[in-house]
Amino acid sequence: MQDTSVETDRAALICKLLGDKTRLIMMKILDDQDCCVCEFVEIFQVSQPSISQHLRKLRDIGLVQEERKGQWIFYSMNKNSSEYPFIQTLLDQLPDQSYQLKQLEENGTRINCCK
Amino acid sequence: MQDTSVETDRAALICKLLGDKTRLIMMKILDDQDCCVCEFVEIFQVSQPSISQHLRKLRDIGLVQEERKGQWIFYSMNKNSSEYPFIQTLLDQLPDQSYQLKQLEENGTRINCCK
DNA sequence: TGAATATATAAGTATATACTTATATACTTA
DNA sequence: TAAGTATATAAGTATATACTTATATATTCA
Repeated sequence: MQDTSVETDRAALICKLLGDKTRLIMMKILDDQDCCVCEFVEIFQVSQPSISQHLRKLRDIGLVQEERKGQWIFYSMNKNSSEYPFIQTLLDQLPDQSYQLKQLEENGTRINCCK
Repeated sequence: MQDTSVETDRAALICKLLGDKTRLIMMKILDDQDCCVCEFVEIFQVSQPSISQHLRKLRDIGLVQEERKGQWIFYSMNKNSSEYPFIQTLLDQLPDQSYQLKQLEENGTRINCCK
């Protein structure tokens, strides 16, 4: 009867987190490719701690995961999460954000971490 | 290229509103059937103004609409909204809430408005 | 090892949110 | 028309949120 993909409590929590434009775009970007903290700082033009705090919230509820690569920490979508299908159908309906990273490449602002 | 169903700003706003458990369940109920304010008060066991305030927020961004029927005001899902498909795919993945109104019927607490 | 770079955490602050109680408004019915 | 019922709005308050700056931690590389 219930071909439900996510619990109500969790859905509310996820929606609340995605209810911030910065985090929503972060998730849309991460659904496409991994990204490091400094890139998000460039994209959103906001302080580095602010970016870290957003990422921490997404990580705390298991939506993304971090992986250190040398000096940098890359974040990626946790596609193994049981809630990923829920998130994916949501993100699928949003405008593409791949231009954000493309733009960094053109600027040469993506140089540091992603050569 | 972008078979997008909703703008990013609007999606964030909608997610923020659905990021509250009360409103999320309200929307799930309304996706199934219309409901009046006093029923929500019964269901959520919270003050009547609190319910009105939640409904106002949902109405202000066009997700639901109200219709007075005598003494009562019924709220319904605005299925004509261009954002309804977005909301629907989201709600479709949530556990059924139809038991909430069924329970009121069994209690006899649905008597007032819905005879 | 020391300087530079990337990230996280701590602490402070302004604003937003969700509730409450009190009150106003609208409708119904005796 | 007066009393009762349903809903909305106003005002107050406690808590949550998103940002900032300052600082700590981890890594790289000369």
